[in-house]
Amino acid sequence: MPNNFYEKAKELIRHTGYRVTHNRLRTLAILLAEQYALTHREIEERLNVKEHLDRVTLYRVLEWLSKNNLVHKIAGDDRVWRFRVNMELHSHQHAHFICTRCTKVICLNNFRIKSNPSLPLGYLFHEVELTVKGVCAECV
Amino acid sequence: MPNNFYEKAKELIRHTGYRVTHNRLRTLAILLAEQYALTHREIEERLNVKEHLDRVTLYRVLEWLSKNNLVHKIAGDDRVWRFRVNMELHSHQHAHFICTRCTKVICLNNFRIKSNPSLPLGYLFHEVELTVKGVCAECV
DNA sequence: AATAATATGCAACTTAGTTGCATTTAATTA
DNA sequence: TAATTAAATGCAACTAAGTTGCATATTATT
Repeated sequence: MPNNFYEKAKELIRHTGYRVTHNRLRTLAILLAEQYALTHREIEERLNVKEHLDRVTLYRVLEWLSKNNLVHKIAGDDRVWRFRVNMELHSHQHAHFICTRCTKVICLNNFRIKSNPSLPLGYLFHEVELTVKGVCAECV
Repeated sequence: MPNNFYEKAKELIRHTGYRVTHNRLRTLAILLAEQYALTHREIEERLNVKEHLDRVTLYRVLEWLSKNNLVHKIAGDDRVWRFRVNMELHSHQHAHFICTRCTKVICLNNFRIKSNPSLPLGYLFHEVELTVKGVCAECV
């Protein structure tokens, strides 16, 4: 497994100051290698079967990566979380594209979202999330 | 149960040309009475316990209402569908607000979303969904 | 090498939503 | 108004994502 992404993952996780575990490394390496957001299931499929990783542990690893701002979670219409690595350029105020055929999710980084929308009286703004639905190039 | 909302529901469902059933009427009446989007669970709680409605039937009723454009579905971060009645003024190109404390969803009708965003080559645009996250007035 | 806190694996559980099928009901026709 | 029939309903069983508790293993520190 050790490859460029694994080394990059090591750097990123070490930088958090918390424990550098093999499961965190290989999970993050898989996400670093992908251009789009992956589900728990898709990550499991990409894991080396020889080194077993428990379902529950993977959930906890993803939760940990998310809490430590190394990845972000995207809620899809299929009630499944998708995970995408956070790039430097990749602010939290960005848009997602969901393909309604294959349910794949990609991030639209070139998208501008004006924040601080006008909400009803007494409401507190936190963040805005924009999802574009359509059909991706492979599914057209 | 028969009330203003029930009569309004009757009018709307009759207008579709399909079968006018008691379960469709009372489900739609509940949604017509609410200012925000309800989950399957919340609708169940509002149903008259004396006239039992099966869980599965409610799922199918909601699906039917949605397909016939009487309500629309909103995907939340808690993997739960929420349903909101479609008003005339209430186009599909509108924004939703999700309270991160109580997970309540309201529709922001005064929100303008410019459609037809620029997507990667070969991608087909369908619709855009904007979700604002924050804390509602009751939870502040 | 001993330690202490944290991560992991396993089993069992929860919750939203779905499927198949027999029965009932709304709307149509005789 | 009764007979018909296609669609709606209820029930049981199922699926799939994600969670909890607890014993065991591992990381990083002393």
